[in-house]
Amino acid sequence: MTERRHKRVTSVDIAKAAGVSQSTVSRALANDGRISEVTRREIKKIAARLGYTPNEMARSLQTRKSNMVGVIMADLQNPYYPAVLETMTQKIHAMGRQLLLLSVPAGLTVDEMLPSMLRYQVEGIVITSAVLSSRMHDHLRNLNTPVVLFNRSVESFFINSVCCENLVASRNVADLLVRGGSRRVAFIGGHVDTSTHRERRIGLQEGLRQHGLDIVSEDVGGNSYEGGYRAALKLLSATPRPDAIFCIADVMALGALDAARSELGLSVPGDVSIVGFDDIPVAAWPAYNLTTVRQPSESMVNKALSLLFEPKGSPPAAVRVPGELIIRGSARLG
Amino acid sequence: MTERRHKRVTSVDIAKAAGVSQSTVSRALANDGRISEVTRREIKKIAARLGYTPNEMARSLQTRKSNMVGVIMADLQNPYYPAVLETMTQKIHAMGRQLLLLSVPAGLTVDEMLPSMLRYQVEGIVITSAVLSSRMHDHLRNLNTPVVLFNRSVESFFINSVCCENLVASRNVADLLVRGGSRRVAFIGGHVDTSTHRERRIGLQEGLRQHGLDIVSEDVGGNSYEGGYRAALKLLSATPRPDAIFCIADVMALGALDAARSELGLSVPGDVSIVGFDDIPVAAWPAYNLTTVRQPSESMVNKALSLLFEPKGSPPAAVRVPGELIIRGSARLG
DNA sequence: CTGAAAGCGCTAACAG
DNA sequence: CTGTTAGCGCTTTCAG
Repeated sequence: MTERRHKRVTSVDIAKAAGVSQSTVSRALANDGRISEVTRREIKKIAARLGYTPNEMARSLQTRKSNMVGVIMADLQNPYYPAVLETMTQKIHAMGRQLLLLSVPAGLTVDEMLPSMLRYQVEGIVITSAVLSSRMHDHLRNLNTPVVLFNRSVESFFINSVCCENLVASRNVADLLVRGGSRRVAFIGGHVDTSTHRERRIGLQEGLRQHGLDIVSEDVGGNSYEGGYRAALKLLSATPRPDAIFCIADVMALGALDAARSELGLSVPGDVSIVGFDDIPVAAWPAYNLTTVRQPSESMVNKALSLLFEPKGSPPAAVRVPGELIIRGSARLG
Repeated sequence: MTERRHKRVTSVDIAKAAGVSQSTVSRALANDGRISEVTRREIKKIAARLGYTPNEMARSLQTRKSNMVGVIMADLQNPYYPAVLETMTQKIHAMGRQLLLLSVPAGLTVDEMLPSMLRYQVEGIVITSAVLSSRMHDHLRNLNTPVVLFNRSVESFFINSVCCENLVASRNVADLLVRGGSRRVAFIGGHVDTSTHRERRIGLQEGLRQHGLDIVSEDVGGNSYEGGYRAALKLLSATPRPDAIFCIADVMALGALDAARSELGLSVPGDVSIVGFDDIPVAAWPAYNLTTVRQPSESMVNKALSLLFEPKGSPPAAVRVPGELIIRGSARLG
């Protein structure tokens, strides 16, 4: 055993073992230019032999750069987000950074979670499915910590965000539905105070109005399966019954689909067309075969991270990526 | 605006503003006992006014305690894990700690990911669905960093782990199947070199042997929907056809179910019973209504975290939590 | 090319 | 109860 127990080996230990100064060790390991190849190699060898692990805390303290990025997820239970999180961790790791994760428990707000991250000097923060008070936003500006909102946009003040082209995509859904023969289109939203809810609702409405129609009834399902199920049950019990439902999240659409089929004995899309949003994996499975709008999570993550690490002083951007209509079997076609 | 831009406020700034020494500030903020209530209150007020955020890097460097725990997830795409991760983040946050997340990309091993976490002086590491080389394990012992394996066990050396009672649970599945009239039971595993695969396979086999039966055919599905689908297709094409399939992960069972129903036109459970493991949310949805074994993720997370923070020197433990058979509609009953 | 020395922001003795 | 001092382990001038 070459390592001593309970005492981590530091650059000083290496310096001693190599008979050089500690700063030389630091330079050698940092691949600093002005150092002889021999010394460097020797030092690296010793470091490896001693099982040296650089202390990033010390490094960060000195360089004022933690190399950590904070990620706050409000809705990990929504099957759309695991994939987002997975690509985030991998990209962040590939950039040589670490990811500090926080998930917002029901009843708490992002504002309350943020300070604990800030203590760790994160270099940037991405917030998914949630927003920030403008007070907190100001605070972050002072700290010079960039933020980007993922899947939420805010109009009241300038802040980075990356979202799907919700308006366009939802208008396309309206077109699809109407072309498929639907005339009584209902809407199941998530939470009324979110931008995704508002934008997708407006998009649908605008699209319908182009055809002289409007949303006939609506409800919210809180972006959960159960919520979608309940909302669909309610909307589909009305007379006359809607002949289509647009849900702003696949997971709600699946709930709606099950409510229609299993509980009400309706045929989908025969009696009612159902369209979702996200294109989560389950949507493609034959038991559901859900027509939906795909949100390109990978490219959204890429945009989000590059926004985060843009040169300081860049003006905040509201990036929009197009959503792709994925035609499957849950909506009638023209 | 009370805060200066681009320069974070430190305890020294507060000390100056309050006309006390920096260590007094430190004590006041740490709620150290021997300090007058007046000073403390005054200092806290100033800290709040200046928008002070303690620098955890500096703190950690001094105390040699980072308050961060590392979590390595190998299989975030498996719908069982998001819930696990969510409860982990929340518990860890509730303990006043932070969670450093790493996900293992295909082709990489945990061994390769670990060093980057270690630099951050994590206090402990939870590894889900993956194992550790014994070399790495030794290294962690030297660093005195506790590890716990979540959903994987290892027999070759002593290490903390928390798993489901795989053997018992799988034996119960065998009983259920046989009582339901099945005689030709097939098995779909994940990866042959994992403990969950082996244990659940043996459990099933033992259970069947009690009834004078054995596993009639088997395949692996890599713990993915597509893998389960393909494996089921293959197994169900044999003559004579299996009359039951036990899948070691719900997500594969759902694939198997769709393969049986949608592609082969079989009735489940009429022609073939299908049982999964995990009890992910989708399993309960009417379109699948999957009979399965519930892994109690919350209590598993609790055990894992308490194992991690057990007093130093406690002997490693292999915690087993019971799995609960959830009877739904995808397996025939006696 | 290498060493000495300062210091990042904090905690923790040690004095008083 | 409070101030002084000495580091934690590293990077980074500044000399040489």
